Amino acid sequence: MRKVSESTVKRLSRYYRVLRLLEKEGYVTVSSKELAKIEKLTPAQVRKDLSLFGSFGTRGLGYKVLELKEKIASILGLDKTWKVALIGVGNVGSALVSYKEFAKQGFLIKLLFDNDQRKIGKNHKGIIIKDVKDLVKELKESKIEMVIIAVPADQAQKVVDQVVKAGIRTILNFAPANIKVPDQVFLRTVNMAMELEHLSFALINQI
Amino acid sequence: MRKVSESTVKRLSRYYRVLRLLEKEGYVTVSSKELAKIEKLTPAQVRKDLSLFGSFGTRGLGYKVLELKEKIASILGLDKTWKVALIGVGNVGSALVSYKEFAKQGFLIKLLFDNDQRKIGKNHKGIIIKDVKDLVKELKESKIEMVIIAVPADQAQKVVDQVVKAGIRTILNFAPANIKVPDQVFLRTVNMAMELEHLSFALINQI
DNA sequence: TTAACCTTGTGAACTCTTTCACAATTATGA
DNA sequence: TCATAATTGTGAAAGAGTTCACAAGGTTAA
Repeated sequence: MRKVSESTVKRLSRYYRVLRLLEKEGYVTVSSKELAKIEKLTPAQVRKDLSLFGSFGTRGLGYKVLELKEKIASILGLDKTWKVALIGVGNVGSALVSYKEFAKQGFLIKLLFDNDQRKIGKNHKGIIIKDVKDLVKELKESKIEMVIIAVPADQAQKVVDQVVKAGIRTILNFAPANIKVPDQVFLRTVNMAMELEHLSFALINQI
Repeated sequence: MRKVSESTVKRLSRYYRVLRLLEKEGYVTVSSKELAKIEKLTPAQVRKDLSLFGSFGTRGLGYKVLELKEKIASILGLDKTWKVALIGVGNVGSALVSYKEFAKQGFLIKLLFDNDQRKIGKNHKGIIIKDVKDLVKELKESKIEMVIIAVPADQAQKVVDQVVKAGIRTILNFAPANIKVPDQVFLRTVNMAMELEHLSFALINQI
C-alpha cells in the first residue's frame, strides 16, 4: 500500500464520524465539497484522502453516505471488534472503562489489571480486576489485541515491557512518560498536559 | 513571530519533559545530538526547532540544561500559572481533577461545574461544584483563562457557546463531538477513541 | 435524447517541513 | 598558546503534504 500519512488517518476518523451523523440525519449522498465544509478542509483534500484507498465516489453525484461510511470503517478496522485490556484502574483508568465511545467503535475492554491488593479480585463495572503480576499469562490466554496503559508514570515503562513480552503490538498510553518500545510495536501516547501546553503557547503567542 | 508549526510546539513540550528529567539526574549540559537520540529525532530537527525562538546554545558544548528548560517553559507559557475551569464532573472530569501533571505545569483547576443537582454544591477534592447555569457569570468573576470540557457529546456545543460568550479564548475539549468556535478561539479536542482507531489502522495495514 | 450541469479522480504546482552540509564558534588538552 | 575536536545556527536541498485545475464521467430535466 502507498504511504498513508498520520494526518490522513486522523481525517479518516473525522470523516467517519461525520458520515455516521449524516446517516442518522437521513442523508443518502454527500459530496467532497460538503464534507470539506463540515470539517473545514478543502474538497481536494477530502478526495485525495479517499483516493488513497480506491474510487468510492460517483462523478456528478458524490459519495453514498452509507457505503463510504462502511468503506472507511473497514479501512480503520472498525468493522470488527478488538479485545482490549486496561492496566491501572485508578482515576484515568476508571474513566476509560466507562468511556462509551470505545465500545461503540468495537473496542471492547475485556480485562482489567492493577497492582493494588485492595482492588485485585474486586468487580469493577462487570469485570474482575486481576493482578498485574499475571499480566503476561492472562494477556496471552485471553487473546488480547490491544492494551491501554493508565498506570502512574514511574511504573509505565516496566508495565509496557511486560505487555510487549506478551506479544501485544498496539499500545495506547496515558501515562505521562517517555516510553520505549521495539520498532514493530505501535505506541501512541496521550498526554493531556501537553494539550494544555499547546493552548497556553497559542494564547501567549497570539497566533 | 515567524510561523511555528503544530509539530514544533509538540516537540517543545517533549524537550521540556526531557530537560526536566536530565536536570533531576544532574546533567548540566546537553547537545542536540543527545536530545535527538532520546526523542528519536535528528539533531538538525532539534536545533531548527530551538532556533525559531533564539540562539540558546554554545558551539562546541551544547545547551545548558537548566537554562534551556527555562527558555522552553517561557515559550510554552509554563513559567506562570493559569486559572482553569472544568465543566462536567463525570468519569472523565473527575479523572482530570486528580491529574497531577496539570498542577505540576501550572494549570490550576479553580472552578468545577455540572448540571446535576445531586452534584451541585458538593465539595469535590476541595472545590465546590457550581451550577453550569451560572457559567458565564462565574467564569468572568474568577478571571478564568482556560476551560476544559468534559460533558457528554450532545451537550458540548451548547456549553462551549456559553464559554465563548464568557470571553474565554482557549478550550480543551474531551467530548467526542465536532465543536465549532469562532476563529479567534483556540480549541483542541482529545478524542480517545480516535487514538485507538489509529492503532487499529496501523495493525490492519501492518505499517 | 440531448444539453447543461455537477462532481470525482488525479497529475502538476505549490507550500510546508525536515534533513543536509558546512562555516562559525567554542571547548579541551598538550 | 595552539591544534584538534565538538557543536551550534542556518542557508540550501530534499522530501511530504496540500491545493489547483481540468479531463472524464455521471446526473438531471426538458
